[in-house]
Amino acid sequence: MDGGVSRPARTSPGRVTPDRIPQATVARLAVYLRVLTEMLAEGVRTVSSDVLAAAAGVNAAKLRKDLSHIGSSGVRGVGYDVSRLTEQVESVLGLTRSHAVALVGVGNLGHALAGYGGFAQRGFGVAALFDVDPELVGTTIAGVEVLDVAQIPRVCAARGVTIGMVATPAAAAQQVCDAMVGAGVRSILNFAPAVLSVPAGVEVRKVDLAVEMQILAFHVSRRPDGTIPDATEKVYG
Amino acid sequence: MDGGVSRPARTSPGRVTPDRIPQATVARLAVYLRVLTEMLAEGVRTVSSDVLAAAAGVNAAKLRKDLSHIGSSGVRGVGYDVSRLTEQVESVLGLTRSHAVALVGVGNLGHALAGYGGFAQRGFGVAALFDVDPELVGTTIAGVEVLDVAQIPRVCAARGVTIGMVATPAAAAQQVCDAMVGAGVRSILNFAPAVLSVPAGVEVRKVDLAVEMQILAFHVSRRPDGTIPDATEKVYG
DNA sequence: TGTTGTGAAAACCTTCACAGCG
DNA sequence: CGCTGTGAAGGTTTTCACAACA
Repeated sequence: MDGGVSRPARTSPGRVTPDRIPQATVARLAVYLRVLTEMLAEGVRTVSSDVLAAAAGVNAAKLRKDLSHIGSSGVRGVGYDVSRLTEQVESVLGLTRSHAVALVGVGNLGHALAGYGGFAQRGFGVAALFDVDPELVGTTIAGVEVLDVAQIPRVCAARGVTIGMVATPAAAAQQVCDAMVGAGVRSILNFAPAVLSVPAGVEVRKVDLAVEMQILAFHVSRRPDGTIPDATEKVYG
Repeated sequence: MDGGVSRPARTSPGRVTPDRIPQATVARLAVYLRVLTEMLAEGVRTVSSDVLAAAAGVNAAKLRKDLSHIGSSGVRGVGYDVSRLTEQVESVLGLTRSHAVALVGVGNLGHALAGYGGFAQRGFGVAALFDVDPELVGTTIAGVEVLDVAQIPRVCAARGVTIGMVATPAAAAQQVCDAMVGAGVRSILNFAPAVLSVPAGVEVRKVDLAVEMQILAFHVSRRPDGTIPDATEKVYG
């Protein structure tokens, strides 16, 4: 994608397909962005794929291929302009606009999520909080009032919520999800240990602590002794 | 694998390799386990791959292949014995033993994690809590005393911690990680927005809220209108 | 019959290695 | 010279489709 026309590919005659970006790449772009932001704050102007890849914990060739998908333009023999690349990644991830987030379930975990500072930082404003518990409804968390779940359809639609977070018990998750989808929410982050079924066109991602722990448990039990499978140093995001 | 010897493959002459289980499969086994547990509680005795797959939000063929990796034994024309399969999956995931977990950083998120009930439920006991903040050190959360991070090496080793959770700010994460690895911890769940570098043989998994949100943002911005890319109903874990 | 287990094909992702350019 | 961008190779994961079997 070297210098010429930046977004070549299309698939069907009327619809421009901006060179489909692989799922795996999208997930890593978010990681690169964090590293780039840090570098920018430190005053770094230019970075090579080697250095950026190391900081992000990935292979350099993979990073270059990822960037090639977003039509990046590094300079051979030099590297990437940190500032320019940051903007490109932000643009691709849709972070140039802000996103109104609704969080349902302000119990243990939900409360922590509502108070998490990293949100507003990146243009994700907590636009609404919901719960069923009458004890919690009416209270204020991080400056936002907790509303009754019955208000989900009305409030999500009114406040233009684009991303919903489900932090309810498993039993309530599907119902809450349906309410949000009905209100036009198209992207949901699910913390409840339940499978959500949604109509096509709605994106669900899941964060499941129990699953993560069990994957780690698997690896623990594979190495009862102190065997070291490989001698190279590994880096993880 | 049908009926005969259950774990055939080996690779090197002295070391039995129990038929390497793909990463992707391990992650899904944890999901199947949750569904199986629910079914067991409901008194379901037998389940087909179709039904189990639907409940877990995956393709039936994929589920069968996953189960084939753990040497499962369903009955043709009937399905899987829920109770037996549950035990098999638990065994493969290493959940027959309990795991001592240490959590470092009991701020906003860490506090919520410490109080999260789903832990003990599955044999993950919170064996130790740590923080730097003198205000927090000495307090008790969910029945466990918060200790100073300086105690990490001694206490983790003494209490036989096998899984560590890092819920500190990014700047402290690597240091905390090093301390745990030094104490013999081989599996780490990282909530801090930082890349951890660890010696080979240590497994790190990462949960990053900001990354998840940005992936969703990407999908939001790909669908500014109400286009529905595909007509089939989708199910997500 | 109904359902599993599994080869084979397809899709997807990663890594290598180097031409090409600044 | 150093570094990017990428074709090609290699690996992993998903899906298909059907033989085998209770």
